[in-house]
Amino acid sequence: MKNNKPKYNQIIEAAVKVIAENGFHASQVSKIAKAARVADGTIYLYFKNKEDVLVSVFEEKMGQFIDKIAEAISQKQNAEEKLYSLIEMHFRQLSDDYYLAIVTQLELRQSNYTLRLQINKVLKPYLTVIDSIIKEGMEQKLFRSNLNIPLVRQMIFGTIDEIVTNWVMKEQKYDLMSQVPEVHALLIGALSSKG
Amino acid sequence: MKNNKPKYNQIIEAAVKVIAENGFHASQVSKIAKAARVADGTIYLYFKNKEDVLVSVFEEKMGQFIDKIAEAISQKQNAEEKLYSLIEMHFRQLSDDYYLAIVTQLELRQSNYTLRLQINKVLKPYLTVIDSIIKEGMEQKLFRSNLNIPLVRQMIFGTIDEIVTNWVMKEQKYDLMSQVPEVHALLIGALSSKG
Amino acid sequence: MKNNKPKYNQIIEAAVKVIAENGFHASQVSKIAKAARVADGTIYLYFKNKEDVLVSVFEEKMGQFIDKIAEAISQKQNAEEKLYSLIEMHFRQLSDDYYLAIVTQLELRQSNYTLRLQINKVLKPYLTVIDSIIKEGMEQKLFRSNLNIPLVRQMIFGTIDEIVTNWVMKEQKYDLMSQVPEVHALLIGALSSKG
Amino acid sequence: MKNNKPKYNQIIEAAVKVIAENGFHASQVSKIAKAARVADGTIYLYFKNKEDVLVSVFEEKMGQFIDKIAEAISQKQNAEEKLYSLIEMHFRQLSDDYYLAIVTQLELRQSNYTLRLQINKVLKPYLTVIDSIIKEGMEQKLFRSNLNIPLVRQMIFGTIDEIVTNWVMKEQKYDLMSQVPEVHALLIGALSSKG
DNA sequence: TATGAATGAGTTTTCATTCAT
DNA sequence: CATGAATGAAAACTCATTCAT
Repeated sequence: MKNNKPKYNQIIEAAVKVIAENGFHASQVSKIAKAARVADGTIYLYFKNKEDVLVSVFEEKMGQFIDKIAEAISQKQNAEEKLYSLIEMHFRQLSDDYYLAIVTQLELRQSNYTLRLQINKVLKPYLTVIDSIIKEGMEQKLFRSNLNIPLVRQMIFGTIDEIVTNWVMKEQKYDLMSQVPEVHALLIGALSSKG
Repeated sequence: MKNNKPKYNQIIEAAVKVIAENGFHASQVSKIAKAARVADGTIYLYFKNKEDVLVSVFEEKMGQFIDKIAEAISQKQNAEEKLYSLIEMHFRQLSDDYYLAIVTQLELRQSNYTLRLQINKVLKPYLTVIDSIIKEGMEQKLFRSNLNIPLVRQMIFGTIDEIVTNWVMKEQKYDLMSQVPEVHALLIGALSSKG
Repeated sequence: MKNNKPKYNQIIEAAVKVIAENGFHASQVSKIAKAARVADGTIYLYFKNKEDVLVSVFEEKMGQFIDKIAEAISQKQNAEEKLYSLIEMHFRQLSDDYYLAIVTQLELRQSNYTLRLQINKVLKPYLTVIDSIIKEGMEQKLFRSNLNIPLVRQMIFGTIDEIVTNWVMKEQKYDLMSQVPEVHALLIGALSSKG
Repeated sequence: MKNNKPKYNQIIEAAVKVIAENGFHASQVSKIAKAARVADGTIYLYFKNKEDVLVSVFEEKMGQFIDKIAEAISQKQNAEEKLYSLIEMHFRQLSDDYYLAIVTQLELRQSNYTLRLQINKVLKPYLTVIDSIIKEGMEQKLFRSNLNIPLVRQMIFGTIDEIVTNWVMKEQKYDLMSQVPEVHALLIGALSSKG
C-alpha cells in the first residue's frame, strides 16, 4: 500500500543514494528531501521520523532481496543446490547494486541499537530461509543429522556477510561472483554428511 | 609507556563501562570523565580528542585480547588444536567480560568510517593469527592444500563474530562456551583434508 | 536582497545593541538571538556563522554611514567645504547613534585579524572618498599641489577617528559636534596652499 | 623593582614574541611560559593574571618607548624641532622593533575594555609629552595661540598612530622613516602661526 | 497534500588558574 | 621559589521536527 505512492518510493531511492554517497551520519533529512525533490516536511507525511525512513529503506530493499533469493531457491531440487543458489543470489544482487552494497554492509550498521533491532526483524525471513535449507539438507541426508541449526545458520550468514563486507571495504576491487563456488564448497564441507 | 599513567587506564576503563551501559551515541566525554572520576579537561591531557579515546579503548582491549589468544595458541601443537584454542579464547574472553562484549560487538560498530578504519588496523594482527593457523594446517596436511586463505579467514572470523554478536544481542541468555566444540567441528569440517 | 528579509535586519539591529551593551567578547550568539526574538538556529539561516553576523553589522551600518557622507559631500562645491561636510557628517552620525559609536570605535576593534581585514575592505570606499577630496583640493589649488595622498588620507582619517574614539571613551560626556569647526580648521591648515 | 628579577623580564620578552608570532587570541599562558622556559605556574608568581602580563608588556615597552622620546626631545630647542623629534623617534623605535610594532599596533588592540583602559593609563605620559610640546609652541609663538590642546593632541597622536598602523598592516613593505619630514610638515602646517 | 521557515536542545573542546609537591 | 597535572566553566553550531500557509 505504502508503495503505491510515488513520493514514497522517490524518498526511499533518494535515501539509498544519499546514504551511499555521503555516509550514514552525513545523511540529513534535508539532504534526502532535496535528492527526492520534495520538501523536508513532505518526508513526514510518508514516514514517522528519520529512523522510519532508514528502516523502510532496509525493509523495501531487503524485502526484494530476500524474495529474489527465495524464488531462485524454490527452483532447486536439493539443499546443496539451494545453498549454492543462496550464496550466488546474495552476492549477485549486491554485486549488481553498488549503492545497496555500501548502504547495507557499511552505513546502516552505524545505526543505534533500536534501529539495529528493527533491521534484525527485517532479516528474520532471510534467516528462516537459511534454516529451512539446513533442515532440508538434514532430511535429505546430504548434511549431517545432528547439526545445531541456529549455530549453522550463524556460520552461513556470518561467512557470507563477512565476505561481502570485505569486498565492499576493499572498494569492490575484485570480482565477488567468482568466489561463489569456493564459499559454497567450504560451507558444504562444514555441513556434509560425507565428512 | 602510556599505560603507566594511572589516569590513562582509569579513563579507558570508564569509557568501556559508560559505552556498554549507555550506548555509543550516548557516551559523552563528560559522562566518561565523571565515571573516571576526573575532570572533563583531564581527558584531553591523555587523549587528543574523543575519537582517540574510543580508538584507544579498542587498541588496549583488543591488544590484550589478541595477545592472550596468541599465547594460548603458541602452546598447541597442530592447526586443529590451535583453531580450537582460538575459538575458545575468543569466546571465553568476551564471555568473561560483559562490558567488553557489548562494546566490541555492538557499540563500536556504530562508529564512523574513520574510526572503523582504525579499528580494522587494530584487528589486523588477529587476522594474521588466523592466517597463520590456516597455513600451518595446510602444511601439516590437516587442511586441504588448495584453500583460499583470505576467504577461509573471512569464514572463520565471520562465523565466530556472528555467533558472538548473536549471543550478545540475545542478552547473553545462553552459555557461549558450550558452543565451542560444535563451532570448531563445523569449521574443521570445512577445512579438513579428510572431507 | 538580503535586506528584504525582516529577520535579517532584526538580527543586525539586535547585534549592534547587544555588542554595545555587553561588549564584543560577551556577545554570544544566543544573546543576539534572544535580543532579536528569534531562535539561535535562525541566525544560521541568514548568516554563515558568528563572524558573518559581525561583518554584516559593519557592512550594513558603514554602508549607510558612507553613503550619507558621500551624498552630503556631493552637494558641496569645493574641497574645503567637502572636507567640512565629511567631518560634520562623520561626527553627526556617530553622535546621533550611541550604540553605533560604541560598536565601531571600541568593540569591533577587538576582532581578530580575519575580521579586521574584512572591516578594512568595507572601509575602503570611505578612504576613497577622502582621497578624492584631497585630489580635488589640489586641482582647485586650494590645497598644496605636492601632497602625498595616502599620507594625507591617513592624517585625516587618523585625526577624525582618534577624536571620535576619545569622545566615546570619555563616555560622550561632551559635545562632539561643537568640535567640527576646529578640526576642520586644523586639517585645512595642514593642507592649505596659503600656508 | 620588578625588573630586577630575571624571570620577570624573560616572561615579558617571551610574551612579546609569542603575541607577535601567534596573535593576541592564540597567545595562551602556557605558550608564553614555554617560550620563557618557565612553568605555567611560575608566571603567577610574577604576575597577578594573564591580563597583568599583557598590561606589563605594554608598561615596560611603552615606558622605554616614551623615555627615549622624552630624552630626545629634551635636547631640542623649540617646539617645531621637538615635534620632529617625537615623530622621528616614534617611527624609528617601531621601525626597529618588528615584534613591538605588531604587538602595539595590531594585537594589543584586540584586548577587552578593561585592558584598554589600563593601556590608556600607560599612554598618559606620552600624551602629556605631546601636550607640553603644543604649549611650548604656543608660548614660543611658533604655533597659533588659540589651539585647543586636547584636540590638537588627538590630531597629532591620531595621525602618527594611523600612519604606523597602516605601515604595519601593509606588512612594513615600505620605509616608514622616509615619511617623517612630510608628516612633520603636515602637522606643522596645521599648527603654525604663519598660516 | 505539500511546503520550508523556524525552532531549540545538546556536546566537544579550550585554557586561565590553582595547589600539592 | 618553581613546577605542571588537574580543574571545570563556557559557547558556537547542527539538524530532526513542527506547523502556518
